[in-house]
Amino acid sequence: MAMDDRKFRILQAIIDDYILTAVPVGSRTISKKYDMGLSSATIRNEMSDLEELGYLDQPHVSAGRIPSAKAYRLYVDQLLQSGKLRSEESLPSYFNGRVQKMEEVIDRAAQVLSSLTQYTAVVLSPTGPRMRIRNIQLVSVSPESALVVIVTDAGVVRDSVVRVSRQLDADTLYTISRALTEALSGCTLEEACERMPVLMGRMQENAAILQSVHGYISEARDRNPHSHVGIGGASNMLSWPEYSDVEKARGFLSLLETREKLASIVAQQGDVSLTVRIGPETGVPEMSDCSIVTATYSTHTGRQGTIGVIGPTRMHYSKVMAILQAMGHQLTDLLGEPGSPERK
Amino acid sequence: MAMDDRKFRILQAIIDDYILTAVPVGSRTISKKYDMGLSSATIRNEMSDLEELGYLDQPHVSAGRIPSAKAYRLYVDQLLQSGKLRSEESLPSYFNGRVQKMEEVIDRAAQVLSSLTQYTAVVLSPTGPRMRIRNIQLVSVSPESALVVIVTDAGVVRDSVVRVSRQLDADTLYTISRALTEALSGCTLEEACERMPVLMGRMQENAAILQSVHGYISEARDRNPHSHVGIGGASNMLSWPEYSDVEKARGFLSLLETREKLASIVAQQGDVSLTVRIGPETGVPEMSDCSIVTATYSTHTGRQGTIGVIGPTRMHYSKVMAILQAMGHQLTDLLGEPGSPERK
DNA sequence: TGTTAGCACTCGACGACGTTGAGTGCTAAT
DNA sequence: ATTAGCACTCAACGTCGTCGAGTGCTAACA
Repeated sequence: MAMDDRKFRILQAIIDDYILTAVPVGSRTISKKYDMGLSSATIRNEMSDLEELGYLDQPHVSAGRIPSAKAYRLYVDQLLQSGKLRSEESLPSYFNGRVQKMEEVIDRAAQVLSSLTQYTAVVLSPTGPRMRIRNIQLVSVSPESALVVIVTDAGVVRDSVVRVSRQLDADTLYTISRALTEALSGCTLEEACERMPVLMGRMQENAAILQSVHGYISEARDRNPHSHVGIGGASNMLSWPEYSDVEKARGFLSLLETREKLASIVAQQGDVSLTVRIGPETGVPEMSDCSIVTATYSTHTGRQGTIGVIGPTRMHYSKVMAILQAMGHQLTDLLGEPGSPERK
Repeated sequence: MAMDDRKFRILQAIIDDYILTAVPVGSRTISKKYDMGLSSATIRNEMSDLEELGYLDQPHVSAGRIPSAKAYRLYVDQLLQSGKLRSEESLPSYFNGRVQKMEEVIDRAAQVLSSLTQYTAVVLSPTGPRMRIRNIQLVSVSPESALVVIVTDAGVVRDSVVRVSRQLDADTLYTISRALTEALSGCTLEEACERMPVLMGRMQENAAILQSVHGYISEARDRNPHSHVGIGGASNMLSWPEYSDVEKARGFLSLLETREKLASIVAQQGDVSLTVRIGPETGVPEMSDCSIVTATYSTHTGRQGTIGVIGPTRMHYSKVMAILQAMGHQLTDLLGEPGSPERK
């Protein structure tokens, strides 16, 4: 027995209905609501076959059937192939013209995504190998303290206060800044770390402060690559019938709180522009009944970021996929050309 | 009929028990568990009086009693006066020696607070009038774009990419940066906004880019004063029996998501170092069965921040208050003297 | 006068039980 | 190959009686 076209159509109807209602769907529902010209008995036989093939599960003997992860996978693959997504549900622009701070863009994107989809959205800041130092500034803040600002082509990666000895006045700090910038501009963070000892030897009178700067650079280098993780619509998950049980919801919510872990889960592997991971495919046991849909966007410096939506496996895939794709493009347009959000 | 000492002791016992169990407490419980040398009948009479006085509520005729907001208020005021908190539950230091980025400190503080209290913690970044510009930098990122970095004594308030015309090479940008810094250093953001037009007149050849800078400064000025809001333990709230009803939890959670609103609710009014707002006192209808306990910390620039814990009115006040106070001090120690977290 | 024992009463929580209805699998007829 | 029919299963739901924690009231007591 194999998967024929009719079985597939029935499966599709079951999935559609289940996505809509979250209630196990029975043979009568299919034969009536989706007029396939078949009686419930026939559907019943087919459903029995589909169950044997692993596409359907039955919570109880006398309940309807529920699509399995395998069924969703088939469904999504079909969606991806059929090219229906190309319709590109054109979104209005959600970013007011002005260029904003990266973090604000990310938070806003997460917020928009969650409100469009009614699921939980996660947006990861762009990451990539090409982060090079542009400028290092020591700024006097008070007689005894200064601010270290390390700027890369991806923005400010570090700003921290250090204590300085009194003889370092504004001018001296400025001189040091210039020397640092000159020596390190264009370096990656790794290279900068390696060169620092040389610099420290050359400017021994300021070794203390260079030491601090060195520390900050190496910290920035070691830091989790996703400097910012935007989350939107965490509360949406409590509306899913799947999480009417508070204990389950708790597990999910606390996962959202550990942002590094979350980022590593959501982070896109491979370079596909649209990825769907269903249930067990997420690789996270706690999320075996969730799906993650992700898309990518890229910035003018060639770095890539990820936007994602997390929902129950019973997710409105086609809608979510279309929205993510559109949003990915919108972000790429926004960040791709600095200062000109409305391109073309 | 007035509040006498015995009534107060009974009330205290009821509150203690209710905080612990979240179950309406009856007269027998008090007379047995808390040996007051009184029979349940006597307690019953007293409880009836306490109810009449408005300190107790009765969910059902045949259930025990629950402390009212008024009761908690009395309880907390007594705690505050009795000076028991002075014991100062000395916390271990939760911040590893190194000076960290302000945002990291805030997030970590929220995380620590929530895990110590098992409630939800909110930490607001310091705010205050004394934010003065220290430095403005234009950093070349690519031939066509530059990064604007605005530094104040409170750290970087803005870093955004702007598009520049090609003739603005690194040196020119540098010259502009110097001029800007010279002209605006020491100004508040308001003052800077006012002076910009003059500068633009003086440097007409670079009016475009100055225009952008002007925009960013005024944006930073208008921005919500709490640039960063750290939240910890949001998932903890799902463990409170009060929120076993998912719908209620949803309301709370979505409140946590709108950080500006949250900040304005938590933000401390007045200059008391420890504040407790109980139920209706929070001023937020959605939080009529929550309490907010806040403390303050301050930085070396004299700016004040707020740390807070949100929990059910049935909160373990004494513990939470002691922890907040200790954490407030720890943060002040950490941020009070730049570069020397371990002072004394 | 304050305290306590006793008692009738209330009412939510809980388990037992029967009913209902959606859904299934199987069989026999078309 | 499809479908009508039928027996069967089982979660959901409402009803009902029991249980027990808790109350208020009264009368006795120190």
